[in-house]
Amino acid sequence: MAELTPVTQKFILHWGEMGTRWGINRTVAQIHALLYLAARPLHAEEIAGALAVARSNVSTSLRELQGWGVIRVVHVLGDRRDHFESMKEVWEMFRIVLDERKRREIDPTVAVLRDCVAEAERAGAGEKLPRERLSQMLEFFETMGGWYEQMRRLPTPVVIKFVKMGAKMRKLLGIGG
Amino acid sequence: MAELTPVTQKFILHWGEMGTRWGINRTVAQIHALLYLAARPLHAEEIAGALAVARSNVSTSLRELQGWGVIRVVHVLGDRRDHFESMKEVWEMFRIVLDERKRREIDPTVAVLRDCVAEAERAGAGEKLPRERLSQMLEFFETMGGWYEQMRRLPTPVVIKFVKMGAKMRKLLGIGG
DNA sequence: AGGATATTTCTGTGATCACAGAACTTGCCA
DNA sequence: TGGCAAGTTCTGTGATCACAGAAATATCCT
Repeated sequence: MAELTPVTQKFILHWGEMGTRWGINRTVAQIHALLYLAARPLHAEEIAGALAVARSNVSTSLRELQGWGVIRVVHVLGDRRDHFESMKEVWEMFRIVLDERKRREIDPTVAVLRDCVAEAERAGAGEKLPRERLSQMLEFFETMGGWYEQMRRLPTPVVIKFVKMGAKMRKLLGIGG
Repeated sequence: MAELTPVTQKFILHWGEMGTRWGINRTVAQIHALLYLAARPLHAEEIAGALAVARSNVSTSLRELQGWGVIRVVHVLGDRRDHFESMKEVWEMFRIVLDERKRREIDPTVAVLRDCVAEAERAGAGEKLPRERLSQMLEFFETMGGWYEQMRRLPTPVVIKFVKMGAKMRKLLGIGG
């Protein structure tokens, strides 16, 4: 890996910063950014060199990125080191991240909410108010989850078209902004 | 504030946990959960007691929640203490949180991406590949941002109807799942 | 003005997280 | 089967974050 250009550096630093804001380890996000911009798959040593972090750190971060499903191992002929490349399709990439966050965080939240509502029902009148509030929140998550499940099944180009249609839909529904 | 019921406790603990996963301080998220379920506005002392945290901690957390715009101060006649209540409209509440995150994180990201693309253009052929990749990401954020801007202007009931229509839209567009 | 209560800001400590370097494991090749 | 390179896991340290308690400030009431 050659020295990083200023543009690449700027993006990597910002992406790392954004990561931390969304609960992603900074190094993990930086490696992701690096691989996203890299012209070819990189091996651990190159990544460690480019970002000036320890190889052990790179190793665990790569594993985590694989867990998210946004990078993958590739092999180069005549080189037994693992090389890594990021997905390049941005829409697809974010879909995967959303899927994963839904699975890890939203689905468990829905489960907890269902539990809470059920328990509140058993508890009777004393829990009426919390039960209603929790039901409202549960309904929100379920509705959004259902919508997302539909969207995520559409082929990416359709979703893109869909999103770009956004402005028109407003008129379509006859609602003034 | 009376002792928390098991249901309330469960939700508060989970909400706190979710907070940390999304870059929100645990206590902040817990207070939010508590106020969301509370039958009436609570003052700092009650909150501190219910969650068993220091009042100073409550003070700063309440300030942060006000910064997000999801709680507000109310006053009770004959009591000079500040009381706090959470928004109760779930859809509205999440819209506010999304607005805020967009403002704090997405908009700056778009700005950085624009910078990077511009700089890459100036740099010429050497930066062709990163420029293309960054442009793709920029376009993604801009498209999604534009879509969101439209959606957020719609009255909440319309958005709800919209989201619930999700499944039908698929057929409407003539796409099989 | 003085005292009581409410609230915020400051400060030190404890907990958690991030990470480098070392130790260890795996797999290939001679 | 010994040796080397790649990769992973372990361990200790430093940095960051969260938070309690203290100190300071503000507000109201008499």
